[in-house]
Amino acid sequence: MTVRALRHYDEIGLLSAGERTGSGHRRYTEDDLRRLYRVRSLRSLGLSLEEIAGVLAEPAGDLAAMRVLLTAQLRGLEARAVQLQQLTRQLRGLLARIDSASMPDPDQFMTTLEMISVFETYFTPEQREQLAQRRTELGGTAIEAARTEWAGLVEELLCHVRDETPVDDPRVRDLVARWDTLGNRFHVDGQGGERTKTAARRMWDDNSEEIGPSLPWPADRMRNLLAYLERVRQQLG
Amino acid sequence: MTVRALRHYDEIGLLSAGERTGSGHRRYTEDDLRRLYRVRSLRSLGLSLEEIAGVLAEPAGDLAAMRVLLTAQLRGLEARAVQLQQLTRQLRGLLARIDSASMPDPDQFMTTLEMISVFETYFTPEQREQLAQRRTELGGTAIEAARTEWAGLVEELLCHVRDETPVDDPRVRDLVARWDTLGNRFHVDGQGGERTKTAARRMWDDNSEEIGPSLPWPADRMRNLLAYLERVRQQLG
DNA sequence: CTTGAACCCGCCGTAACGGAAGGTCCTACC
DNA sequence: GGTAGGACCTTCCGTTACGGCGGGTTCAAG
Repeated sequence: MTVRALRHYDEIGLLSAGERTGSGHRRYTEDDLRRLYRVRSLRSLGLSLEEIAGVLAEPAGDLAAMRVLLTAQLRGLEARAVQLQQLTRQLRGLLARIDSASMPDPDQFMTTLEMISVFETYFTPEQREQLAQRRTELGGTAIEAARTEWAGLVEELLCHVRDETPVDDPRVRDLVARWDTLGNRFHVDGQGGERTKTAARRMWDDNSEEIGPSLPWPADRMRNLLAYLERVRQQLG
Repeated sequence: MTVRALRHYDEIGLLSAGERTGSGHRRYTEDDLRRLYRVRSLRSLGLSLEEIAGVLAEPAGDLAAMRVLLTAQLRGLEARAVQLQQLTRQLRGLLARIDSASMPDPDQFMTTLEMISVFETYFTPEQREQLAQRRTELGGTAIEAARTEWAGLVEELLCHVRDETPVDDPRVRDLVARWDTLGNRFHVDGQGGERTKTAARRMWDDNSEEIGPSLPWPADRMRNLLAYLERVRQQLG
């Protein structure tokens, strides 16, 4: 407890010293001290100063109001615990990939980072949950291998996009076949009554329908890549 | 992603639009978009914008620096997970006590809140960890009963302090005996080479040695209570 | 009587943006 | 070709729970 915090509580009217000495120094009474104890304990439970002021303003000890607040607080904590677990899982996976010899290439790792962002943007939390469940089913090593393969495929395909490799080139056909094989393992349900889509297909749709009009640039890189994929698929029939 | 966030990244120099139109509108290039994806994914991993600027400033993809950052992040998450669990336990305990019929009295609940604050102030985290371990050993219901009894004892004793009940009164002797019996179940080790102390004894010492001089008021309520306890104990011999 | 510590007040800063005010620009429609 | 409505621009203020600094006053001990 710092004296600065006491001054802050005074400023916002949460806890003012009951008396002042002749020279202006704050003199806290016993009641102030008890109020301070309550404030501190409620803060240690994670309530905001505003919420604390609310419950302490009630006529001496409204347990009903307190119960509502603490219940909400508990729910919030549980939600954060879930997020925290997911984050921990993700961090562990990334670190394992950095440490393993399978990811010595910084560029590939950066591509992975970009894909993480794309995933979080274009999939709903439910779909990501579904994907997470699929991941646990497939096992850690399998999914890590798939991720690495995917990042590699993205890099290779982008080279072909840049070089304008014709879509009937056997190398490209092979790459796209591997892309689809990989993607088919990660079907997710679309929103509402939509048909099941692969990850790539859903990214493509959302890319053209949502990102396109709302920002002045088209998401060129991904758009080009996915359009290229489409053309190759049409060639494949 | 809001346009406001993009402007913020521009302001702090994390991500500026590569070009501007003649009228001053920001035009983001493909490279800007890739950088944005990296920024977003690193932020979703919990890194601060400053840290992100740091790793992205390195010559294209320094995996070693990234590894250090992500490892630190993981450690932080694990620490927060522990705190979060403790908080959840505490909140559940309090809510159970509000809901149970054993705590219908708002005043007693407020006293409990004050005691929480005192505990967190006067015990080191290690000691509180020790107490938590003791709690798990004793089981949930036993410890809840003890807490309720303790809050009741505090209230009753404070009445006697206020009324200046003589220390050889049988009612007071009985209360203090119960206090000590309760307290003896919660011995904690003192700091450094100190002898083992009971919770009450340690509170008393810290109360007079630390709180007293640093604040203009003595912690009257607790001091009076504990001094009274001491006097009764001396009477008991 | 001095001196060092503790207090007073007021102001600025934090992280990562959100929001409003007031003005410019772009595009679609009539 | 004018206009309407949306999207964009800059600048400034606000958020949480305090921390820190500067300049001035007060207090208790030696």
